[in-house]
Amino acid sequence: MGVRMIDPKLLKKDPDLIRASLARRRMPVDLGALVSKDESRRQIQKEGDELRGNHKRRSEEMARAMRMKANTDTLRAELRTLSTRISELEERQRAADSAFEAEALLIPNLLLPDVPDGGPPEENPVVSVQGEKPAFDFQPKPHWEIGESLGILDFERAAKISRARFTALLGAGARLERALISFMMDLHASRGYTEIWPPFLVNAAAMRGTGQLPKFSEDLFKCEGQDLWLVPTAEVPVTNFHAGEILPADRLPLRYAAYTPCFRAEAGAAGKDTRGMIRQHQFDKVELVKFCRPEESEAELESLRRDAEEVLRRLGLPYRVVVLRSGDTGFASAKTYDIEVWLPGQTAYREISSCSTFTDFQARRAMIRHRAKSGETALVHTLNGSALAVGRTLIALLENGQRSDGSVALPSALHPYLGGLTEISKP
RNA sequence: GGAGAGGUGGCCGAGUGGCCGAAGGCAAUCGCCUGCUAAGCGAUUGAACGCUUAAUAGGUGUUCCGGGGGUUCGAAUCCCCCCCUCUCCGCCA
Repeated sequence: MGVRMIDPKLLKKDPDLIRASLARRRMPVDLGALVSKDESRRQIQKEGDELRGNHKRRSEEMARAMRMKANTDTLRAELRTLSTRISELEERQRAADSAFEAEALLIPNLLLPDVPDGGPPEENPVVSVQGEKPAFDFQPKPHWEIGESLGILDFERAAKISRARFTALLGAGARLERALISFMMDLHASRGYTEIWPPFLVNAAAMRGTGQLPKFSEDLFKCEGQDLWLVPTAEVPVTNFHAGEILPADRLPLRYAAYTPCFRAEAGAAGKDTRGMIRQHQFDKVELVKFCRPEESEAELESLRRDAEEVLRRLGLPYRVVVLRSGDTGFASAKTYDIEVWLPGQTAYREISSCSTFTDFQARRAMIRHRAKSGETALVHTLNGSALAVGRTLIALLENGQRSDGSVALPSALHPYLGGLTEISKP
């Protein structure tokens, strides 16, 4: 009951398919233990079903006997014994179910066949390079130098009131962050996405639904003493928005755009990206989330990626798209494109969006279904992608728009959102 | 936070211990009927898991009346805890 993760039917029928996917992910997991836990769990359920059926039939006899005022002492005693055996068995069943589930929830999603094989030392294949890298007749600076000298980024005071990996934005910087959120949301809303402003704290069931829990709790912030967690991405509240629902097929695909702040503990990132605003405990992000029929999801991933790219195109930022190799693809994802923006201050492409299809993995965990034409219920596919990470977009604008005098030119697409501001210069 | 009311199928709503997966109505689907439509008549229509099966076809079993515990041979119905919704009061942006 309530066992949700990888498809238990697939585990029973074709565990080798799951093994092959795990091997592609470079995850040596022994499925044998899981398979035998599944078997014992099903065996116990079978026994329990038989016992309960027996008890049910004898109870009906009991009811009849009571009506006829017959003597029921023997029957009553028999039923009491049966009842005890059932409770014992149900105790075992609970244990077997949770043993199975605890392990099953740690199995990552199956990869799509076209995900390129390979692991971390290898580069992820570049599938597209777009935009002109700006040419500078001076040495371009990293965003933290630009931002501090313009007085729009303050790392020290942010660390004073919080700790490292927090940044305060000031003046034109704060204005730019706010403008970017509005610009992105307006763009997506005009292109068929429904705006949604979700809660920023969610419960553990929601975190489990999208796959953050139980495996990645150390990456999350939790409210002490409460079943409330700070969202690491809008994916969590928005995907779980339809948890437990059977969506009408004629309304699919559902497309949502949501802005949220994102909170990440960055537990494994000690020493990485310690300068500047690249890796923060808190950042803003606009996220696109889709729910669709299984047969539509691959096409929806492509259009999702295009919708994310559109933001960069309109901002005039150079970028490239990579497809993540099997060993790099996230736990819940079946296939992921990363969009990487060009940062001249660091002479590197850095991730600014990640667009993934989760096939039915999240839908199974969160029980999000639709009614197929044939009439029966079937899991939907879920997808999501950043469009975009706002803080990193701001960084990219600073580094790509910088001029030799230390000022920064802002793209015309943002001008309507900036109240007349077209550049940021020293006060 | 305090007081009260309530949470039953897609929706409304009956049901205070067994004959209840659950009356009745609405909605929907199929059929009949009617120039068309409406009305009318008839039938069908919840989900999960297991077993069976090539099958997510069919068959079959178990479970599910907000969630969890308890009483009882037996719980939608009785008891306890929790969650949620509504109304009033308090507080607050």
